[in-house]
Amino acid sequence: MTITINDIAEKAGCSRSTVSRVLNNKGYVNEETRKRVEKVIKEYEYSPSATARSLSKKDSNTIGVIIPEADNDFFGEILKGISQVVDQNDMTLIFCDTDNNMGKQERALNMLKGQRVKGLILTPVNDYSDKESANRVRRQLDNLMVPVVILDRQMEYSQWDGVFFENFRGAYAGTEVLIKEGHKKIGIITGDLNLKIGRDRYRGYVQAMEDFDIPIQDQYIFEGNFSEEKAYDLMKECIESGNIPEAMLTCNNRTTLGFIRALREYKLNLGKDIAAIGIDRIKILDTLGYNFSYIERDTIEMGRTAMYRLLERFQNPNKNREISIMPFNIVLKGSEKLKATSKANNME
Amino acid sequence: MTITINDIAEKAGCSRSTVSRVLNNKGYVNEETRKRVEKVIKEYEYSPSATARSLSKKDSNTIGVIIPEADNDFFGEILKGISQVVDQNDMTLIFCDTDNNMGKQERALNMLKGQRVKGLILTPVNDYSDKESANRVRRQLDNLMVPVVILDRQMEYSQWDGVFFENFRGAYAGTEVLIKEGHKKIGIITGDLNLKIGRDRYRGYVQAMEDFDIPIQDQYIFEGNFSEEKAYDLMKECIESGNIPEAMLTCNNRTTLGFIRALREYKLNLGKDIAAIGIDRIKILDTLGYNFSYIERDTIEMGRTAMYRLLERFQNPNKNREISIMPFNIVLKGSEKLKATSKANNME
DNA sequence: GTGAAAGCGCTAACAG
DNA sequence: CTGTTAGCGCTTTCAC
Repeated sequence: MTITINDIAEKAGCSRSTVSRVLNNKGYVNEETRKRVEKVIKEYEYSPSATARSLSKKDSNTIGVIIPEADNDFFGEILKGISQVVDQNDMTLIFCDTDNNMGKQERALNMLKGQRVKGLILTPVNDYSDKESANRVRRQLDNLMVPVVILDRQMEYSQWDGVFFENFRGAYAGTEVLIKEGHKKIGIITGDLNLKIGRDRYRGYVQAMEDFDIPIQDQYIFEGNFSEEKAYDLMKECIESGNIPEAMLTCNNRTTLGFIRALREYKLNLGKDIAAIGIDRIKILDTLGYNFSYIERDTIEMGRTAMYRLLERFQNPNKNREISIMPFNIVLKGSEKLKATSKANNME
Repeated sequence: MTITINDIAEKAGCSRSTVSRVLNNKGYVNEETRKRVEKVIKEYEYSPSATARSLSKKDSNTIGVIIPEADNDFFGEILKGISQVVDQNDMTLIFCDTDNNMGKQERALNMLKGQRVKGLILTPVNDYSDKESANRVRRQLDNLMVPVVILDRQMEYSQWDGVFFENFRGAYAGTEVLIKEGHKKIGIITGDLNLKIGRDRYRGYVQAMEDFDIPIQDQYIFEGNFSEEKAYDLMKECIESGNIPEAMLTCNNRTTLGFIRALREYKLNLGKDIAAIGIDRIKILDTLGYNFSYIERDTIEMGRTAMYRLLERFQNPNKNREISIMPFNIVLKGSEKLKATSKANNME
């Protein structure tokens, strides 16, 4: 049905080896025959089967990408970045969304193994219900026998290249901003402390507080899990207790949203009733002109970087393990002096 | 290097046909041999090459997805929906982001042809710089020789199945809400009128106005292009002119954002100084408790539906062309009586 | 310069 | 029930 290399060879009056040569621009081939073959190829709109080609070359040109939630701005941008570089390098991207579900992640890995991908970019799920599964994932990755780049969420005890955010320093910097603004009662809504990324951010906060000799008050440590819902519940509780901190650090975009939702529900004014700084940019807040200060990273670039790491690894399989740490940027939406974290907000 | 079906056959002391039979659970195979083979497979963590399998079966189990912007909530959710169904059906998803660029789209189509995908879900780019390209795309799609489902952005003169939004009726309904609220001076920031989707929404507005005998005033027709920037510019201009309508219909999520940004910049209060309703939900506005009324669709379901259409087409290649129109839902954030579109907003 | 032949890993008749 | 054989569409020696 579909047209094959043999068809082209026949029409062009040569062998398929010759067609293959012009296709791959490799080996000697007479200028005239080349023209002839090329003409036939164009005429029939022939496009060689990547499948057959991979099989024959034992090399696939395909990379797998596993992310936990495509419907999250953050990962949408990551995906865009990866996709750009994949495209530039004439590769193919197989996409999997795990929904943060360990079972789906295992299936995805299995599928990608079957597809014989050439490399993998993975943001592991954060499902810790099953103690065994972390090891099982590690084994699956080994079993893949191809380079892997871990993205955003650190996997412990792994030998893979990785691209991460400066979690510790980012959180430290955010906390420092609040401190320098003169606050003492500084709280934090943490991420999931089962995740290294969550712990690192928390440690950044702790370290900053210690470095500036500000006592940490347990009542202002709110242990969240990176979800909006949890952050909302925690903040609500905090507000109802009547004992709210002067300032708050929120540990990711979802957390920030839950935090703001609670404030709004209780008619508290961000920047007046409570100061705050968050990790992650929330583009729409800027668009709306809502003054919320944050620690941002270039997410699309993060995706690109992951892909670059993979390409380098293809080039040089034996090079040392490489961890890329994406820099952060402090965006203050406060007073002119950049001292206040968030000036009073009036939506409308 | 990687382990093949032959290795398994050898270890299990049988022929590769037998292994193939147990792999595919097809044909007769002795219970004992089956056990033996399965054991070896598990032991070596063997996973058959999808590549070789496709080549042999002349059938790929892979579908291609081309979307214009992964870093847009809307398409993130679409992708999630598609991915869910792909996963449920043990298929593989090849992802391409065109950046709304015609050249990239052509390359993507080419690549997918080479990959011999079994089907394609496409949201065409909206780049109209080149008159020829629309035809070229149509030819490329034909040339693919596999089922295609067009998603969200209608392609004219195409024979493919499609999944779209009720553009006309959605816009009509939104306009109707504004009319029934008692407004006469009702404006619209349209989408790109080069796109059918843009024209349909505009027509919905016009029709509603006519049906209710409200004169349409040219000064209140703002021709946008679905981008936030353009909507912002238009609204800004409108405000500066000093002649703003009583109510406004904004034709997609980006447009709504530009519109709101302009209002905020000029300290106009949505719901008080101007009423409005938009097309597309903007999740974060709800999260933040910002009262903006809108016409919504279930985006994840839209993605799923596209995939269902494809699966049905695989089942029955000759069935009639099918267009799925996703229903809409009116979400009013106004008075208790659901009359007002947006009550006065105070962000904080 | 070019073709013949072998092989990539798997499936699918077809014998036995 | 199982093995043999012949491909699937392409690349890659290796002669000529």
